[in-house]
Amino acid sequence: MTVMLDPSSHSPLPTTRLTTKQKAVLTQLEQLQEAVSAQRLYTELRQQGESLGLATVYRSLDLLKLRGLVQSRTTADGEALYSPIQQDQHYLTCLQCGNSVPLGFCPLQKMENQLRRSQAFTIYYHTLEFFGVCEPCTHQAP
Amino acid sequence: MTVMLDPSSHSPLPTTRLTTKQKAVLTQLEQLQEAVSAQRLYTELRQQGESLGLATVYRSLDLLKLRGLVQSRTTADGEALYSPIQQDQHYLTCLQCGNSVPLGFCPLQKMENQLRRSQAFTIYYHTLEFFGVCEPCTHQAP
DNA sequence: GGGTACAATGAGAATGATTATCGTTATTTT
DNA sequence: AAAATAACGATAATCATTCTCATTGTACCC
Repeated sequence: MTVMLDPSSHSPLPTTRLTTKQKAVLTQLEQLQEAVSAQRLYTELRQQGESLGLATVYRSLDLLKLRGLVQSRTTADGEALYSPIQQDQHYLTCLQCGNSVPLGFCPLQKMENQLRRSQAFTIYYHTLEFFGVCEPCTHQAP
Repeated sequence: MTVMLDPSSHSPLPTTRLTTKQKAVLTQLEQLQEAVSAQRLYTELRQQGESLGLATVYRSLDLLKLRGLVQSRTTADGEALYSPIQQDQHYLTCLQCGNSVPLGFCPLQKMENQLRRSQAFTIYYHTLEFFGVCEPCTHQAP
């Protein structure tokens, strides 16, 4: 999967160099308020009349991740959920029922900048997820 | 980051109640220094003469997670890696080459306790992972 | 304008980790 | 010890993701 990085800098590229289909994937993702799977993106884009294949959706998402425009997290059953990168959204996930509730804030906001400087590694984004048991589930036998 | 729940409440059971095979899975996991896949655990246990099936490894890991004894993170290619819960180990993962290097510390150590109190959710553990481009990869055209 | 090189795409096959099934074997309860 | 229940193993099924490869699109050069 090709990359096409801007040789002049080490930072994510502008969206300008994206193909039509890649842009379609990105804008669809931006319109949704929640993180979604590749499969669902595919279905929705088709319903809207876009003509593209499932492989292209995956390829586009990989590319967009590489460019730092999209991030993903993985659900308990191994499905990757994608979202535009700007939303610094984290979750509390119940090990028992599997539900995730979003955390209203990011406990790492300040720290990431320090980290950026201290590591020889260009950080694009992070994922953070808390696991445990949610309130309803604590009241019922496992 | 551990949990050690009060046995009088609706909490995970002590390791005492684990079956032989479940214990085998747990102790094998504790002996390894790195996070490993279920498949690898299975292979290694068989090599050591343990007689158990792959399905049992998965079932045991699920159970151990539910009890707060084991945690997992998911690699970029969708494989779950398991580790005993006490090690608060996070990673810097390169989007380009896929390599992960462990971060030497946890930026959340202090915060998690505050969080515990502020949420109606029993936190067992968290996963934190940074994504970006590693030093070597920034120097080569993709 | 035509040609060449290479990137992007689609359809479907292949992969591979995880789950489900189901008959069997332990383990607990009575 | 029988009955009830939980754990187990082997293997089939599932399903998200990746691979293959033939085709199409695009950029660049002559």
